[in-house]
Amino acid sequence: MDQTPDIPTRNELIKYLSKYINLTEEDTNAILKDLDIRLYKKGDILIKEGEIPELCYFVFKGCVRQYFNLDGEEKTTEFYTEGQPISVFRGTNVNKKSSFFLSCLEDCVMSVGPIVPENTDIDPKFITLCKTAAEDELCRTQETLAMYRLTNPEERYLELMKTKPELITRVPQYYLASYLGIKAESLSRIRRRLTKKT
Amino acid sequence: MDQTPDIPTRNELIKYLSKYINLTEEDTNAILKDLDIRLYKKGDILIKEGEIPELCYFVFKGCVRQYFNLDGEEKTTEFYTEGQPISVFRGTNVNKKSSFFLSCLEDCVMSVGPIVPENTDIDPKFITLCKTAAEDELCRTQETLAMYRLTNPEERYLELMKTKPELITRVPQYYLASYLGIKAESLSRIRRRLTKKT
DNA sequence: AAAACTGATTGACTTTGGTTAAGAAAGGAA
DNA sequence: TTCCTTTCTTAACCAAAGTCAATCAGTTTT
Repeated sequence: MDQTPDIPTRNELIKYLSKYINLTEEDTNAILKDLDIRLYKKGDILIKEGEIPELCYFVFKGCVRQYFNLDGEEKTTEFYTEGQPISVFRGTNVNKKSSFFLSCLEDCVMSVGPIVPENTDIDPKFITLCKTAAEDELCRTQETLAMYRLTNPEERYLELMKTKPELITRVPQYYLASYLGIKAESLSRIRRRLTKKT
Repeated sequence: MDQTPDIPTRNELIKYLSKYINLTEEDTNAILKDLDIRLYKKGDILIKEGEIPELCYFVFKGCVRQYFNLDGEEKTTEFYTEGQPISVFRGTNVNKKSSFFLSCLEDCVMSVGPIVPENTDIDPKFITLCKTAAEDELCRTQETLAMYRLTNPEERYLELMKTKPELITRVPQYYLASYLGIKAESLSRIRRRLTKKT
């Protein structure tokens, strides 16, 4: 969890932010100056089920896994990799506790920031950025959910091969399986079926 | 599509907005004064796949179905009912076209507003409202997606009975089926299985 | 009333996924 | 290297979902 002054890494965040808002030279410098970059070890846990989230993250390097503990079984529901923000929102009417775990699947480099509190005096430009980023993320999540309702596990695996092929080799298959909504044995069978088809 | 001055109906919108922001008396009056409330007929289509969304909606009365047309088959992915906003976001890096249809399952009363354009001079209070609402919606959608990865169709049907029981009687079952990620015949069997269990 | 249409159910059969249990393969640690 | 742990694969069996086709019930149309 040391502080590192890695310039090319930091530019990734600027690139991400630039998708959502026009940044002046000063903006960029201000952001980079105050950036809190931390190193995490494989296995480090960022938050546990039931804890109240205080931080949000941006992944520069590594992979973070989001999961639930259901009847003693870990159910993986998301992976966050390079260039992705981890938005640990506090739902407005929901209780403020996290409903899942976040843990590092690999050694990670991430920037860490406080969750923006309501009713604080913040640069309106930053609020607009958050609004756009949240809408963008919402749009993407809605489409993923729709895709889920429309496809079977095999189709979802093929989709994953197309959109995030690196995950397949990077992540243990039994984590991937619950991410695809199936058991590890079924994923193994799907993989065999597919190799036979070619 | 007439204009209607239905006061109790309008208060629903205020109630929704109040979840996200403190509204003064003036705010409330300003919002209610300019409200564009329209009536839609059963079967009316709000937007088609490929069209560029210009409006967003808030449902006062009725039910709107969101669906895709996949290989000639309609796949239902969402229902919007009383008190729900229909946020037709334009993803930032995605193309601006809608990827789905929206059509009225019943006669509907909705308020209609333009999608907020970027870089316009807008009350910062309103931006904050949008940010919070989007984050809240995102939080909810992420949890729905996680639930989807974790459960089988029967469990999802039971969950639906708990959370939105009115949908089950209100909506044709073959629409419900694809919403649950299965075929109409399978939903019918699940229902039979469940009645036998009791 | 008869015909047409829409939506739900059922049956027979196939395919796929869950379960349980046993091994095989790969990667680290001693 | 050997041992051990982690991860992946396979098999056998069962339950559930998909497919195709027929039927039924309830509406609406003519």
